[in-house]
Amino acid sequence: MKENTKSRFKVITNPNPPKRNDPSRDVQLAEMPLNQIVQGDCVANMNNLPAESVDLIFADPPYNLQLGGDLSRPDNSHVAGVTEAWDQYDTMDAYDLFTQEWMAAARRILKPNGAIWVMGSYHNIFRVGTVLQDQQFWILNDIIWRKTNPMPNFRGTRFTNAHETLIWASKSEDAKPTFHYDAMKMLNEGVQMRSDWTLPICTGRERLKGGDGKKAHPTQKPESLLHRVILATTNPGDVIVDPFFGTGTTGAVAKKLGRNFIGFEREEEYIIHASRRIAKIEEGQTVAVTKSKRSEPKVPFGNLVERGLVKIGTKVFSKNGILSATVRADGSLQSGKQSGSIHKLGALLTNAPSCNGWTFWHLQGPSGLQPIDTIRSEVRAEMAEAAQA
Amino acid sequence: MKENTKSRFKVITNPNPPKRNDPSRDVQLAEMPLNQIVQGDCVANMNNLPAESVDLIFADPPYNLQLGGDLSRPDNSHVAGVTEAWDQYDTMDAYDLFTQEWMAAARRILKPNGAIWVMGSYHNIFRVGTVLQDQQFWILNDIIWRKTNPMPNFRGTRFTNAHETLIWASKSEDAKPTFHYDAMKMLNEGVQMRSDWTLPICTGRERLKGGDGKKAHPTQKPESLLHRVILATTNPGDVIVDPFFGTGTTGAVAKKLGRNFIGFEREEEYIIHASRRIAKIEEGQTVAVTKSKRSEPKVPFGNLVERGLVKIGTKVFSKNGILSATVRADGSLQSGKQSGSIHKLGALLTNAPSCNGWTFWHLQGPSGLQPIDTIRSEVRAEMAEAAQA
DNA sequence: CGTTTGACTGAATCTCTCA
DNA sequence: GTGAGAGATTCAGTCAAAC
Repeated sequence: MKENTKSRFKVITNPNPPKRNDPSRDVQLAEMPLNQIVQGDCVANMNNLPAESVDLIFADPPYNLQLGGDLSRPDNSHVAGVTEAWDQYDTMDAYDLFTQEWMAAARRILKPNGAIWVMGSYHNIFRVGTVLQDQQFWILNDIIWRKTNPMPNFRGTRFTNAHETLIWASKSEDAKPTFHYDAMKMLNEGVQMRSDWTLPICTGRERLKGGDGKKAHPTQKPESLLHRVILATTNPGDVIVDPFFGTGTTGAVAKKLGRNFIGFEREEEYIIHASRRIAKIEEGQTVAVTKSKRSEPKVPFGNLVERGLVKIGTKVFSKNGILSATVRADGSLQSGKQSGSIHKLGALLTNAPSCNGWTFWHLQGPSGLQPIDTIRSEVRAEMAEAAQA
Repeated sequence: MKENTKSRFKVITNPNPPKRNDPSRDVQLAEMPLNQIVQGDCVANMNNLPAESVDLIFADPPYNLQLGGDLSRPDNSHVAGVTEAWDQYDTMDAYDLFTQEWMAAARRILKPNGAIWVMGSYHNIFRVGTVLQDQQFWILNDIIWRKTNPMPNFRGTRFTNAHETLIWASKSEDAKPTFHYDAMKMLNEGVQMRSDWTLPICTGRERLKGGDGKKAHPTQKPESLLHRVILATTNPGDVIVDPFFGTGTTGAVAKKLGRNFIGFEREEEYIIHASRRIAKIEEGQTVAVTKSKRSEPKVPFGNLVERGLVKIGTKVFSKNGILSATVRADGSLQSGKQSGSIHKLGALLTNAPSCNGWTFWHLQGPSGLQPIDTIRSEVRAEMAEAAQA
């Protein structure tokens, strides 16, 4: 166990060195224990991080309330009532307080366009969701992890508890959180990803075992779950904080996908497992995913005209060939007395509020009508080639 | 419209006479508007019922959606959102207060061993769950209604909101709520019923329409959902109260299954629809259980990547080994500058109109190349096994 | 009469940039 | 901050009309 004495953090392990994708942030990042597991209370440790420095929080908080020491304030003062015999109401109160405190700390370190994931079961997820909303987080989706192989209900008194819930939220209503819609669509064989995810629980070789052959952590999450979370809502090089690191599934997947992580964990036993696990992983190189059209460089229609790819005076048609217009020198279209951009004229002629001219208008090709968007694709491909050279 | 002047309730309709399975309770039941729809606020009306007189509450309260501006589909058609006044709350505090009030009224009329169901979406369900717990209800399960045919996310900004949540709770931790475990197991082809229910939304002939052909109620629930709830958690002759009766799905299914209902509803228009609907039903009539064509999720190639069964960066080959591609994190393949799904890239590279990527692409195994489909088969077999366990 | 095609619809917190 | 304009975006299903 090496200790980083220069830092405010009690760093137990640093399985792999920091990665930086934005040199201008080096000063701030240098203060952060990137790709390290820090032992101790997550609230105190999050309070040691710079404000607005983190891209994503992934939290799988405990909800079995034999917490005892888990319930302490940032200043390590004891939360009243914890050691007393609780009735149900007091327990919930204490849990709410615990939730409010770690979530406020998480909120402070989150960038304005950052996002948070919190998972739980019906025991705690309603408290979690309520506190999120009360702290002005903006819920983007609730996600159902549908377990393919849940533990059956042995006593036949309930429905098989076959799922857990994750909440994905941004820091505010008008924030712009990262979401790789097209990568998710690709992951789901071409149809948009739904809010219910069918994935197996963590078993077999993936499940970490202690020396006694028993599971190292009672609630180790499957890497497939984190894969989807991290791929969908972060970019390579992003910083992901996991306040309840456990045996490090978040860190393992972050490393595989080329993201930075910071893990906070109280139990040394878990940290030992996690650091060993993460050290073994080879860092991912090929982490490219399907890009969205929005992320591609903008190519105005006029650009195609300038380049001579579409000649002035060419006729363009709607898909069924009924509507037509003429291309003008400035990249606008004219149809009778009406004219405008490819989008505006399309909307005008179809009496629609808006229209994507790229897919609306077609050129007469050798094999029938083809959307003008295909020409744009060629230009974009050319541009990408030129950028590489 | 006939009014029952003897009663404290302003009864708009009594589609069918009361049913009594326990003569000793006749006095109390006589005070209750059994199998009637009562117009007015549900809190005031519940307060008129005797304490501990009801076996089940089923509540589908307003969700407090807080919709923004207009939304249109990619084809520019307009999406009819829920803009009704009954779903408007000024603040979250106002919604919480509303929830506390109706739930306290519901709690009072519930028998000690009675149970409550409340449904909602991520907009309100966390508030609902928190209030339930705060009022000492004991959550038995949270149930996910997984919609086979949800409305897509038209702007590509989120995961498809493809489910709603129901909470099933008893009045106290030590209560003994009704649960027909074996009936549920039977309904699920001999396997324990899980906490996620895959059912279609209410469309087609089941969906009530107004004179203008438009939907009579913006959020009518499918009978199949209520069928499962009522069958699982009530006995014939039980009294079911629905405080937000709407167009009466609860009443319709209750009548079909030989249970008594009491419905509270403010909007006269909905009451007219509901009473007409329920009057038409003959008791014992079977519930419209619509089967969807594909209820079980597919196993996309991306799922194998998430689960680590195919590693990111792995090379896949055509059968003869001439063509190759690299697996990306989102389950797409890349070959040089070209990328796409297993099917699309196969078609692209062979210049074919289409291609079955599952049989086209192969992995290098110990005994030569094997199609990626063999891995999928293993996963499917695993899932089938888990479903039977 | 059977089949195909196209229009329509569902509890939705549904864009981004630049002037 | 606000408005205008460019530009991106949908799945499963029902039903009626057309073929």
